[in-house]
Amino acid sequence: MTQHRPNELRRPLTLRDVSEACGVSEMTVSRVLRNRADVSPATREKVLAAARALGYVPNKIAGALASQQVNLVAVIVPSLSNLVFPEVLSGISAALEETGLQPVFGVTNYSPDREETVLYEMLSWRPSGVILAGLEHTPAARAMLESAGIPVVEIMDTDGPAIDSVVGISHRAAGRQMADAIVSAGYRRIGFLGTKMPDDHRARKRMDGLVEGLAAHGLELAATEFYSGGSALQKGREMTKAILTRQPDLDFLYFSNDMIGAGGLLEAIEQGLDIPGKLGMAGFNGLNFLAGLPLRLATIDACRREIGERAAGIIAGRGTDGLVGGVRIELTPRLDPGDTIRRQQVQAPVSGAASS
Amino acid sequence: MTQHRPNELRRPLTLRDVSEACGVSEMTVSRVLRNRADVSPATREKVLAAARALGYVPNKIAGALASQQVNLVAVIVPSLSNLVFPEVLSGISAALEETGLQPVFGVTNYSPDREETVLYEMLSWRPSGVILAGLEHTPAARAMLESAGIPVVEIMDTDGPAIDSVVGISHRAAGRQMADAIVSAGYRRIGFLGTKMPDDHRARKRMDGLVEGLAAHGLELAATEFYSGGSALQKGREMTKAILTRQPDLDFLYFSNDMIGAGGLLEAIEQGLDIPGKLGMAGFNGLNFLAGLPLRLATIDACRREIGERAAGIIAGRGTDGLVGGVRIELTPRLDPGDTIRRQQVQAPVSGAASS
DNA sequence: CTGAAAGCGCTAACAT
DNA sequence: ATGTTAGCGCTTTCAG
Repeated sequence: MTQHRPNELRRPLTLRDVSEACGVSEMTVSRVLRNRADVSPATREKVLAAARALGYVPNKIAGALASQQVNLVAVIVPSLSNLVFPEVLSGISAALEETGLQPVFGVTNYSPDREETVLYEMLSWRPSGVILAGLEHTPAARAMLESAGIPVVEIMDTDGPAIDSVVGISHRAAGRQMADAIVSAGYRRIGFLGTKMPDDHRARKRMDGLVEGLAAHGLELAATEFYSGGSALQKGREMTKAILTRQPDLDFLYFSNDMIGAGGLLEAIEQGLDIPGKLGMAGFNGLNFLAGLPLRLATIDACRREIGERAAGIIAGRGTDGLVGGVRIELTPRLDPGDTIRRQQVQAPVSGAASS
Repeated sequence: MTQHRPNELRRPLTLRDVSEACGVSEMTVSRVLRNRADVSPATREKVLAAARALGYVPNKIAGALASQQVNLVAVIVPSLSNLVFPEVLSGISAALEETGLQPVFGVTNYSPDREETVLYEMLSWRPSGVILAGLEHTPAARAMLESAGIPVVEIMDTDGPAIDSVVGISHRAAGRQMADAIVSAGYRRIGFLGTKMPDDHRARKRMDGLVEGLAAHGLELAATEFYSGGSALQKGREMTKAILTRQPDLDFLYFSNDMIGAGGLLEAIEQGLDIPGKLGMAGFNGLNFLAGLPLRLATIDACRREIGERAAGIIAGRGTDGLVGGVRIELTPRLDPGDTIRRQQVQAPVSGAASS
């Protein structure tokens, strides 16, 4: 019905086109399109009608350059296959929904250099804020973040100094907390199964915390088993088989994430082991989609979604109240013993003589 | 050591700053920073040194406006919690890595209106291309895509007309393929368990295909069970329990995704059912991280990563060879019978008479 | 309430 | 190999 010309002239429409189409100055058209209040209802309607009819989409590049304002928030995570980060991203998305800010995601594959590159790329779009995982960055990345002049939120991990704001949990403390739970349930010969990735700092900190926590009780790890490659049930099975073959006397297996933990759990069940009686098990993350396994794996909730929400909240808040100093939010993860850590306190002494 | 002024003047650095710092014209600095060949090694070094020392990050907003070129590819997916999309995104990321193009992700939560909003927002940054999931869009979104003048790739689904290019599989055909496999293995009383989400068109098409395929053999679904909410093992268990209670004579359960399928499998195993003898089961997606379950669930691979790679390839290719017409790539999903569809042909007739 | 002028930071297109 | 000029499409600022 409308007299669309074939639009052969593949030139994107400009404000000027709309202006000409409705006989209102570019300036006023711009005002209408930005929802500014000081325009008469009559012209507003005229302009909106014209814009809609033409199918005009504003050019934010030009807008951003002129106004020096960009409604983008750069979000940089190590991986999307990890299952943890998609949840964080959802939290960020949700929290930003009503703020006019838009998240833009980048992925580093756990490579610090790649992180630096992605960060550079993103900063060159002059976002309103940056959210990135972890506290470990290359010196160059750190420098860029410090001099960017925008709010920076480091997420997931609070074990270390932050550039600006942080939202996360202490993975070290989570490891210690698990150690306490393990020991006070009476387990003594503990094996650790985890990733070999040198750049997964949080997994490493969890292991460090576990080792520390055990040390506080006069214990040390009885065995470790590392792997590389994506976390999957199958990996967990294989590792569990391997570690139990090497050291059949282990009475607890701590997995650095729930996915391999679940695999281990299935393996142990299949082997007919007495869980949690003779063998306790635990993972990390609180991956709720695993509910439904024959036994509920003990785990520590990493507060993923909340971390995303809070981080986004900090960025969104900054706009209003000017430059507040960095905020530090350390969430307290909840340990859920599930069905794989025995509840009854075992009173046996820790070392030397009779261990359980 | 270096004499950094406190940088109180929180003004982002410009090309001009670099230019003044090294005594080379802005234009030449710009050339160096864009790696253009026509600059003498001497000046190149001078410029790079100055830029590094200052910590200059180019302003792509200005650059894009001037050059009318944006190295961004808009990628719009329904969800990140689905596990399917992160893999697609990884494929896109990987394929774009060496092209100078950068993916930018948006999430719609399966809402067509939200898709329209996100699309508008992204198009306003004038990306070099758009990749989005599915063939179903609001009329306004469709109009925007048609008039954007950039390559558009609709992914995941090939069952319907495309705006420009498509890369995906036919979910309808996948459903039919599964129906054939089920019937020729001799199963006759088939139940479907799936999502209730009205906007998950691909799940719906799989069910349609299944129904069609069964009809071709003179069969129809003996029972259905729907749910809403995220896919999780637990859901699969509950649904399985429910459908088998209502209709204990079912001999096959088809789940609309592997996650609920895995839950169902665990439930069935626990109930001590004879799988695949008395009860066959299948899911959809080829989620390889589920390998490690007691039995391998039959499934159809959705080619997620390849879809991402091919889609990105189309966008990246366009730059070079100008405006080719839309490409259509329909991948052929592989059906893996796993351990939950019996292999031996059962020769029993389909229905009353002999219809196959 | 509306319009005109200037310029955001960079790069294309031309000089030199 | 380097510099100069103009302008990308919008918004800020200041006049009406």
